[in-house]
Amino acid sequence: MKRTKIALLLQATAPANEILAKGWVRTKRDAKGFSFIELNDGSCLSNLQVLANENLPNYDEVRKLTTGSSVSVSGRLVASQGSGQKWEVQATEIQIIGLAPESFPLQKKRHSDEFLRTIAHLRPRTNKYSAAFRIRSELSFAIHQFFHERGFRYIHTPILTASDCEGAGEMFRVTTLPPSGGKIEEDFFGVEANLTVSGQLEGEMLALSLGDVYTFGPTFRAENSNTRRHAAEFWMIEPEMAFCDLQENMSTAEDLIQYLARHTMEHCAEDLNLFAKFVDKELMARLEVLAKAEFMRLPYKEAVSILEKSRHPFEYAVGYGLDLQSEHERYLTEAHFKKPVIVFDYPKTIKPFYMRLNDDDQTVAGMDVLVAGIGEIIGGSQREERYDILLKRMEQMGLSKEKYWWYLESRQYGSVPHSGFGLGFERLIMLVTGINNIRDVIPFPRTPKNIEF
RNA sequence: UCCCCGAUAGCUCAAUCGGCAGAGCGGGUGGCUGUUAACCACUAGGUUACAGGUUCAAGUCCUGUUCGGGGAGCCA
Repeated sequence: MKRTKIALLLQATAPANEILAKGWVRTKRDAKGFSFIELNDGSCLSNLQVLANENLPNYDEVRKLTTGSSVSVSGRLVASQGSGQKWEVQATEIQIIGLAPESFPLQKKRHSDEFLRTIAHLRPRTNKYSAAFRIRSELSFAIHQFFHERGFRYIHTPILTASDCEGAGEMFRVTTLPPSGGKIEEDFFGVEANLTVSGQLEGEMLALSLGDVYTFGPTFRAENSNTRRHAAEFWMIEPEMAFCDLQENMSTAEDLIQYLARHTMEHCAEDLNLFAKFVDKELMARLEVLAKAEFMRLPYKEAVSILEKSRHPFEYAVGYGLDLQSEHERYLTEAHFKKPVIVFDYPKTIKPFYMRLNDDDQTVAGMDVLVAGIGEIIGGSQREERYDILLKRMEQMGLSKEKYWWYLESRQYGSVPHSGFGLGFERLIMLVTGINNIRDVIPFPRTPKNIEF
């Protein structure tokens, strides 16, 4: 007999005489002559209540079942007499697949996130983490759906690379040389190679041929960042669009985030409800704002002006030409506008070489999308498509034009205005679940000094 | 990397002025005809992160180390 997933069983519209369910025991409650087993198979948040009666041939064994054990249950799906659930299974046979000893660390009580991180191999068996990872899966799908509906092509840019996307942070070296060292000429590629910090430069090449493209893949940053918003390995969505200016770029970013917020509310209601109840009381209100409210767009100059006029006692100075600090971003999105804010047209001195120079010769067409609680969730720009200006900017910033020859060449053969951005996938999941630490939205997080699992 | 805070039973925490190491949950045993973080009784469980120091006496005070958390920077 084929097993039915618990998500499906719980949606039943009529009783069933014979069903087969398999899963892990979340908890067991014993009474005289029978036991209740809460069975979970990860297909949904809810457990299936299994009634095990003493007339089961192996009831003695069933009675000894522990939290975490895996079982196979055959029986009848019937309306539950109890009040907590619509359906339950009256077991006719229970096979114990794997008995968990009493050392199984997950208990039927709340554990701290810090403790669960030390057992990352088992934490997906908890309600909160299984819900987070189901939402992660659903959002991955929704991202592909969003772009597919709009005629974007999904492309794969290299993980191993010799170029560094200027300004994107420290890189992990990739080498086959022994730890004791050796000559770079003898290394696998014969030149210094690294893990990618962004697929943008390669993505631009595909946009300048396929039109609208996006990548969705892992990204690596060797920054020694110890914060709840940074990981050394994370997933990033990077659309790149030909014949697209900064305003259209911002619209795509806004559409994408709103689409994903709505998709989560529509398709992950049960899991979302757990976060709204236990993790972040304001989650649903925030998602409503996110899904509906038009994002506030304002030039960097105006953002600075608002901050200067606010008379808010900031710890760091506010002024034209200075980068916005976390506290400034938080003020704009959490206190002043109370919705997502897109800041654009930054001074060229604080942004990388590839951002398009504006007519004022002082600012570049870059933009950051800022959201409450997380800060920067998207960073993007219209790219500099004019060969002479791009070359000049690279020279000013001390970049080798030999190394970027292919990037420059794309501006010599039919160059067109184009734009793109990077969306941090883990930060997105933090945004829609209310989980406040990036280590808890990716199954096996990599952060400084943490790569055990 | 910098600043602040923390580490006590398997987990979550308590321990007053430096004076006998505690509770709940979880585990084990027994009980209970429908439970819902079930309930009731009994029970086992400790190198107080590690290494030094001060003291008659250190979980508690001091120094160092390790690990963890929050904030900052870098960014997504």
